[in-house]
Amino acid sequence: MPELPEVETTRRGIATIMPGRVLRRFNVHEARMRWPVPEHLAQTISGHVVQSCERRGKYLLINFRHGTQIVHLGMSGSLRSTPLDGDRRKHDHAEWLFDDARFLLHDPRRFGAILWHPAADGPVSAHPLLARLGIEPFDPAFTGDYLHSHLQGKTVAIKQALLAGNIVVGAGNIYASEALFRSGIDPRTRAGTLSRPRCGRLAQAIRDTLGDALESGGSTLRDYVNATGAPGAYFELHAAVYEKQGKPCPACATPIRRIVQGQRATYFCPRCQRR
DNA sequence: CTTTAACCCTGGAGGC
DNA sequence: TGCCTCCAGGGTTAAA
Repeated sequence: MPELPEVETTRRGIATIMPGRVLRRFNVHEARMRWPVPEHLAQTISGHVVQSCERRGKYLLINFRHGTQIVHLGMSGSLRSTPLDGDRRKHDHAEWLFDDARFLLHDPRRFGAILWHPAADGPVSAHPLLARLGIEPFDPAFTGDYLHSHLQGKTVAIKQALLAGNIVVGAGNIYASEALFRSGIDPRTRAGTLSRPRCGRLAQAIRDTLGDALESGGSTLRDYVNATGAPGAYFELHAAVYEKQGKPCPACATPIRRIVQGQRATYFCPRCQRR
């Protein structure tokens, strides 16, 4: 599933092509996504020049002078360049056509979204989906102090506090488990009880976990731009604990445990990770 | 405000 | 081989 590293790699991929080019045609082949794709979006943006491609959390932002296209990949989505004359496959729901490039949004489960925010409505950061997002994990302001102060008073488990996305974005279900393992924190720990030093280690672990994944995605970026066939789905995951229940902890060989928190699977080492 | 659960959807896995 | 059931998961939304 696309987590922040995959989304950022996707952003870098489209950012090498789209900005400065005229979007000759935007086609919607299946409007039933997380929310319906706006009916008039195709005519709203077809023929307009892409200004830039940004990212906020896991949202891709394709900027035009008159507004921003907000794209989310959900949990099964991908947005890739494809040959101009290639066939559309099942679940290719939208396509961006340029003179010399073509991009397809492929999303079997349709948890993704394509929305439009007119520039007249103000900055896209004020959009309801973006307004309450937490800090970016690679923002220098994301420190142990920041994390510590924003967790104060919270009784929810730290794993769920990370997933909520209103404190820090980008740590999805996979990387939340991995970052908590790296920092030696039991995922069930009440968020507000974490000490300042442990918050520092956790913030660093989140950056490292996401950074490592992003780095391993760098090699797929080249494939992305020239994609002629079907590139590998998502990044190869080098997980220490995710989906490793029963397997030995890489650090101490204690069997990894799987629990459910907020209807999501959590994996952790009961020996290395403490409350 | 906080917490919990339902929901959107399809492919894959497992049972029979 | 086929049919049925169950489950995963990001993230919004409604309900408690």
